[in-house]
This record gives sequence, C-alpha cells and structure tokens, in this order.
Amino acid sequence: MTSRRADIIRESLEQMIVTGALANGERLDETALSERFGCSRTPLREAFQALAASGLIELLPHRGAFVRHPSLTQMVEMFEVMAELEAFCGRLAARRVTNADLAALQETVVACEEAVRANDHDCYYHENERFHHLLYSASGNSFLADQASRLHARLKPFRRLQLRVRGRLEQSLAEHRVILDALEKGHAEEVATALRDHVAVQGGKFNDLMASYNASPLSAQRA
Amino acid sequence: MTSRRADIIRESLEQMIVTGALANGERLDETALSERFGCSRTPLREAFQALAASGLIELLPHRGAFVRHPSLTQMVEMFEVMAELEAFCGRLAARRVTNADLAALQETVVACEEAVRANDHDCYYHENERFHHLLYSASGNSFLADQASRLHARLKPFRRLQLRVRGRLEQSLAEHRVILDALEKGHAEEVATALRDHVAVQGGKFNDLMASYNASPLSAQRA
DNA sequence: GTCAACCATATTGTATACAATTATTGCGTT
DNA sequence: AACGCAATAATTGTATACAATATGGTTGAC
Repeated sequence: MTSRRADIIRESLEQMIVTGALANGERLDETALSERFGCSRTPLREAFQALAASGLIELLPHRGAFVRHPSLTQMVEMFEVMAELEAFCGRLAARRVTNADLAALQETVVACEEAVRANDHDCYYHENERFHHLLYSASGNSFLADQASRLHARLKPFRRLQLRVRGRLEQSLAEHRVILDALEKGHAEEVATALRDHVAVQGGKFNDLMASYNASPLSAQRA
Repeated sequence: MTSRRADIIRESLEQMIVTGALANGERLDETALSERFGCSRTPLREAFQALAASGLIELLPHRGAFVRHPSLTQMVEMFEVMAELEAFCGRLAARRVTNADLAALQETVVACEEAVRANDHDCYYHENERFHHLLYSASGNSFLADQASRLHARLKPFRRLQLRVRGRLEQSLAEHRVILDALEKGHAEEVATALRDHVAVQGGKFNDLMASYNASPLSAQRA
C-alpha cells in the first residue's frame, strides 16, 4: 500500500496529461495544484521529478514544469523503437519461451477471440496488454522486458486510439495468431518480423494514426 | 549554468555509485549526506528521485534509498539490449545518414587510429564515445538516439573496464572501420550485424567482462 | 527459553518559512 | 514611440519544523 502522497499525485497528473486534460505546453503551477490536491508543494515537486524522468513534462530550472505531449514525429519515432524492441523480445522468446508461457499466451488469444466475437473493445484491449507483457517476460531478459513495458505504457493512449479503427481488432487478433504460431515452432526470425509488422506504424496504419492524433486534444499547439 | 544544488548532488552521488565508492546495498542516510554536502535534506531527496528514475538506487517507501549495482546477469542483459539498439541505429543510419555525418564519423576513426598509435586509452575512449553518439543521431530517430545514449551512459563504467583488455583497442578500431565502410556503401544489414557484434558481450569478451566485474568493487554482495 | 506484542527511537514524508532567481512592469532616455 | 534599465512582484529552490511510519529492543506471557 502506497501511503506516499507524492505517488498518488504523480499517477493523477500522469492521467491528466495522457488524457489531454492538461494541454501541451501548459505550465503546472505548484501553488495552484497544491491547493487543488489539498497538500503542500513538497509532494507535488516530487511528483514533478518522476514525471520529468518519464518524459511527460519538462522541468526548466527556476522556470517551472511544462507539459510536453509528443509531436506526431516523436510518436512515430517511439513506435519505430517499440516495433524493434518487440521484435527483439520475440526473437529471444523463440529460443527461451517456456511451455507455461506458451499456454498463457494461448489463453490470451482465446480471450481475444471471445472479445472480438462480443465486439468488446475494452476486453480486447485488456487481453492485448496481457499478450504483449507475457511476450516481454518470455524474452528471458528482464531488463529488456522492463524497457519494453515502459515504452508500451507511454504509447498506451495512442494504441487505444488505433484499436478503434474499424476492422483493426480482427486484424490484430490474426497477427497474434501468426506470432504465437511462429513462437511455438521456434522460428525466431518469423516471430521477429511478425511482431515488427504488428507494432510498426506503416502504410494505412500511419494515416489512421495521424487522423486520430489530429482529432485528439493531444495535438494542441504549444503555448 | 545549473544553479540547482540538487543537480550537483545528483551528479556527485552518481559518480560515487558508478565508481563503487558507494557499495551495493548500502543505505544512503539523508541526514549524514546532507551534512556531508553542507545542505538540507530537500535537495538530497530530489537527487534521490532522479537516481531512482535511472535505476542507480532503489527508493523504498518509509525505508530509505539503497544503492543497486547491477548484477552480472543484469549487466549482460543490458549489453544484450544495447547491442540491439545500436544495430537498429545502424540499420536506420544506413538509409538516412548524411555526408556530414559520414565525414564526422571518419574523423573519429582517424582520431582513434592516432590514439591507438600513441597507446592513449583516454583519448581512444573519448573518440569512441563520439563515434557511437554520432551513430545514434545518424539514425534520424531522436527518440532512439536518446534511449541509446541513456543506456550507453549507464554502461559507461563497464565499457571502461572492457577497453583495458590487451589488444581490445585495435580490435575495436578495426570494427569501427568495418561499420563505417558498410555505412558508406549503404548496406543496412551489414552495418547492423557489425554493430551488434561490436557491442555484444559474447565469446571471449564475456570472460573478460566477468573477470573485470568480479575484480571491481561493484561486485560486492548486497547487505 | 521462545515467541509475540508493545513501546521507544530513529528515519522518512509533509508542511511551512525563507532565500534566490526570474519575469514583469513602469519609468526614463534616446 | 521604441528601446533599455531598474525596481518590484511572482515563482522556484532550499532550509527547518512537524507528523507519520517503520525498526529494534524490551517486557511479558506461554
């Protein structure tokens, strides 16, 4: 149980930033926020440090904290790295995956199938998360798994937007099947390629992403 | 100019941790350190936050800050990821590199040659850094470049140990030449493979690394 | 003698007060 | 009228004081 006020505030601010409740370039006023959260400036400043470390805000010395939403370019760059990290996870997992891992992955695929049938986007989203996180740890490299998880978390709001495109759920599920199949056969390069294509923003997906980005509050110009 | 006491303290502690002046598992006493640095606990705590974010210490709620040196396993894991990140930088750079980048890279190779002739390890180390950072930005993906730089910085103390192995300088230089050559020709996969092998800890390099790790103060058991 | 519960102590987390730096506004000069 | 400088106000950075939590030792019971 986290009894630290600072941690709660960090999560709260994180949410406000990724949902777009806090606009890009906006300055976070310590005194104003401390009144809003009903606490002093101290825990707020600690939360700022953590947010700055994960890149959600920029901390300029003696000037304050500023919200920094990724630009479209930065977003594409992040997806480019994410694709490669996942591909690497897959390549390692093809050699190191355990039967328990495979069984758990299979479970998520089944759950995803049901979600698609029920057209339950939230459920699919949840199971999709499980699939990818299982894959990260199946890499057998806990540092890699951690890095992948961090970036995955940072891309969370954009992935949600993507999954809402028509037909994307079915396509995503089919790709999961291909990945799992190659993984079971131990075909490292096939797994890597399938994952890279699954995650990468390319072709039509780029247009979808761009459209949803421009429509979202995150795209607001900097102050 | 950084007039923040917290930043200075962070750098100072960072140095003490990576050099092994602070042993693994050691608890960082806020009051003791604040007296030592001649300041209050506030900037120290801010420094702790930053160090925890980069993984050098662990911050347990209501219990304090503990130094966390990577285990041999974690180190190998980090090198595994570093190799892949650099390989990806190279693959992208093969398509996106500019003539100015190539010229700058060529310069570092020349400087490295001179350093090897003079047997100047410090100079070689410095030019080696330049080579790799140039490569990161040549990837044309600034997010990737940033991530690569971060991990590169974290592996710094271990790389220093590695370069001290006899004959490693010449071997490293030769590899730089191969990488640059493939880069000029635009052979993406050659660049990637050469970089992966250049960075990866495998074969004899693993033994060298393990030996230097065991000999270093970083390998001390946790308290 | 051992284990558990409780109290004392020490240490972290938070609030507030103060210092230092930056931004702003107004005035004076060109 | 526009630019530059200076004083003032606002905001961040730091110090200190206080509150909350965890640890360790002691005491009591079984």
